[in-house]
Amino acid sequence: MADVGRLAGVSHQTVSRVINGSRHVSPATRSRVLAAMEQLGYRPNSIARALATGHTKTLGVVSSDTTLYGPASTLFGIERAAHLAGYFIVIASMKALDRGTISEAIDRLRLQGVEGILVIVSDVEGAEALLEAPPEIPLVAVEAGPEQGFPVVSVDQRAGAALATRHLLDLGHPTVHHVTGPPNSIESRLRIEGWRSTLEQAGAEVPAPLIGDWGAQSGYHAGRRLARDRAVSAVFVANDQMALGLLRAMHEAERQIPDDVSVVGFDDVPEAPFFTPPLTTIRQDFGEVGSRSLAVLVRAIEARDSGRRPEEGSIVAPELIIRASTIAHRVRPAAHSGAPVDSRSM
Amino acid sequence: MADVGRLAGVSHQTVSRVINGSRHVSPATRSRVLAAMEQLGYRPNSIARALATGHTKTLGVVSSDTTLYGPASTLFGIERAAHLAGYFIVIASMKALDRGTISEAIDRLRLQGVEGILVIVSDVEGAEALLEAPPEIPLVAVEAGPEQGFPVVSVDQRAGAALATRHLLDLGHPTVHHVTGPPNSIESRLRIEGWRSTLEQAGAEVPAPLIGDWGAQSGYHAGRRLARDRAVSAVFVANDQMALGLLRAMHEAERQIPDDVSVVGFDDVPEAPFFTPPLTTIRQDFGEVGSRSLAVLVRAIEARDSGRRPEEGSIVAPELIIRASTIAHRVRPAAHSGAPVDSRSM
DNA sequence: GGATTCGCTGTGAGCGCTAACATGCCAGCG
DNA sequence: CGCTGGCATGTTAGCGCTCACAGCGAATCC
Repeated sequence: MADVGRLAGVSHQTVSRVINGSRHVSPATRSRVLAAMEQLGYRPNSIARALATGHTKTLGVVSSDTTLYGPASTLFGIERAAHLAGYFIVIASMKALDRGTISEAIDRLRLQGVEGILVIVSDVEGAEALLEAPPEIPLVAVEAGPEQGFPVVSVDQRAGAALATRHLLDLGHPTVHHVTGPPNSIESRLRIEGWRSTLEQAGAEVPAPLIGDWGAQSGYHAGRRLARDRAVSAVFVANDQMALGLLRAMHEAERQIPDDVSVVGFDDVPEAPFFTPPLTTIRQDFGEVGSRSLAVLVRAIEARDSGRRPEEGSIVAPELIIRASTIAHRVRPAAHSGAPVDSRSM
Repeated sequence: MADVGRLAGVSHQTVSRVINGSRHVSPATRSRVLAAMEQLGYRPNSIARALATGHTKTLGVVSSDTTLYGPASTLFGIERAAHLAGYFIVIASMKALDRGTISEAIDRLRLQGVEGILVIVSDVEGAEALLEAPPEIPLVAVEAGPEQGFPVVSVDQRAGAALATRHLLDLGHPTVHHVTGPPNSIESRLRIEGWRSTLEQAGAEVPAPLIGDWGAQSGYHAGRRLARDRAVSAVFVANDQMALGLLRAMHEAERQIPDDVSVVGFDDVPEAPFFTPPLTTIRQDFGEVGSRSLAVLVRAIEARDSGRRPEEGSIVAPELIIRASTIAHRVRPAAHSGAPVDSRSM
C-alpha cells in the first residue's frame, strides 16, 4: 500500500481512501492511484483491514447434516444471499446437534471473528442452547428455533401440515394417519401439531402417529405397519424420503397408491414428481428461507451497531403440490369382483 | 492480552507463549497466566494473530450446486476433516461453474485470506480454468478435474462405469444402453468412456447414448425413448436421480423392472434402496473424497511452506451395490402366453 | 482584505498479536 | 573463577490497514 502511494505520488492514506471510495479524493489522484494499483498488482489485505476496523464481513453458519436436502438447499440460499450482501460464509457443521456441540460451534465461530451466526437448528435441545448463547453476537435460527424471544426464519410447519391433512380430508378420507420425524425435531413436532389440530377441528379421529427419523428406511417400516391395516386410506408422511420408503412398502404389500391409500409428503424434493406414483407433497422454499434469514441477520448486525432493538424473525408460507399419490376416498367394494350378493349400499 | 499479563505479573509476550504452547514457560507462570485469562474472560483474537503470522487457518471451497447429493456430501466430509485438522472452511458457491465464475470465486477467496482452495469442479471448462489459476495458492480439484498436471481427488469414474456395465454384461445382457449426464460434465464423460470401453472389450454393440442432465426429468425422457424399443434389456444410467426418472417412465410404459429391463444407477443416494424396485447402483464414497481432498490440500500447503514439491491427487475406488433392479437376461418368449406355433429357439 | 469554510491530502497512532532479539539467571565446565 | 550455554522472561518492532486529527491552499463571505 505504501508502494502504491509512492508510485502514485501520494500517501498511503490516500490510497486507502481510494480503496474505500471516499469522495474526498480528486478524480485525477484517484485515477493515478488506480493505475499504480493496477501496475503493481496490488491487492488489499482483508485481514489487516479487519483488524483495524473490527469488521470481518464474515458470517458463520452452524449446521448438522448438510447432506439432507433441506439444510443443503438452505445453506446454498444463504451463501448466495451473503455473496450479494458482501459477506463471506464460514461453516461449522457437526454430527450431532445437541446442546453442547451447538454452543461449542458458536464459540469456534466467534473466535474466528464472525460478525453474526445463522444456526440451522432442528433439535429441541439445540434450540434451548440458543437461548443461553452469549448475547454479544447476533444470532438467527434458521428452519426452526425457540418459540419465543429469538429471531427465527422458517417455513410455517403447522400450516404445511394442516395443508396436507386438509387436502386429504377434503378428498373424503375419514381420517389421516401420520408418520412423524424424529421425536426431538422441532419441525417434526410442529408438523404433528398441525396435523392433529386439523383432524380435531374436522372432528376426525386422531390415530396414533408412527415415529420415523426422516430416513427412507423408517418410512418403509411405517409403511409395512400401515399396509396391514385395511382401514388406513390416507397417510401424511413428515418428509418425502420417508414417503418414498412408505410407497415402497405399500407396493410390496400390494396396496395400490393412490387407489387404496393416498399419501402426502413434505419438502417437495426435486425427485418427488418421479416417485411411483408422483408424490403429492408440501413444498418448502428453502432458498427463500436461506436468503431471508441472511437478511434478518444482516439487519440485526446493523441494528446492534447502531444501538437499535433486535430484529424479528420471518415466516415463509408452504405450498401444497398435488400430484398422483392422492385421490378421492372411495368406499371399498365388499367383494373383489362380480356382483355383490346383497346390495347394501354404503 | 496486556491486561492478562498485568494481572499475572508477566509481559504480554509470555501470555502469547502460553497461548501458543511454547515450552519455554515455567509451569508456575503458565498456570498463573491461565488463571488470569480465565478470570478476565480473555479470548485470543484470531484476526490479529493471522495478521502477525500470515496464517489464517482458513480454507476455501468453491462449489456450484451444493443442493445435489454428491457435492453436499463432499462438502460435509471436507468440513468435518477440516475441523479435525484445525482449519475453517469458507464457501463460495455459485450458479454456473464456468470459466469466469470459477476464477472470480478463487479470487474472492484469496482476497479473503484463505491458505488453500478446494474446487468441487465438474465442468470441462471449469477444469481448464484451474490450470490457469494463479500458482501462488495451493489448489486441489475435488470430484473431478484436469486430466494432468493438477492434484485431483475423486472417485474412479471410469472404473465405476465399467463395474456397472460389466455387471449387466455378466448377467447375460447382449448390450447395455446408457443415459449420460450433461455433455460438459467431466464425470459424465468419464462414465461414458468406462461404459464404452467395457462394451468394446466385450465385443458388444455400442448403442448411441441418450443425453441427460442429472435431473430426474431427463431420466424420465430417456426412459420413455428406451421403453419403446423392445430390444433394450439393460440400461446404465449415469446417476440415481435420472435412474429414478427412468424407472418411472418404464413403469408407465408397463415395462417391468428388472424382468423386462435391468437398470443400474450411479451414486447410491440414501433413497436408492427404496426405489421401485430397489436400485442396483455404484456407490461413491463422497465423505472419503472430501476428507482425502482436505488432507491433500493441507499437505500441499505444508509442502509449499517448506518448499517441497506439490502433492499428487488421490483416487477413491467405487463399489457396486447390487439390489433388485438388475436380473439375468432372459430371451423373451415369442408370444405372450401359450405354446409358440413354431419353436425356433434363439 | 482578513476570517471562514470547504475540499483534498498527509501524519501519527494503534488494532492485537507474534517474531526476533536482548536480558538476566543459574548450572556446569575446565 | 570466569566462561559457556540453556532456560525463562522482557523489549522492540512490525504485520497492513484505518481512524482521528492536522494542514494547506482556494473559494467564499461580510
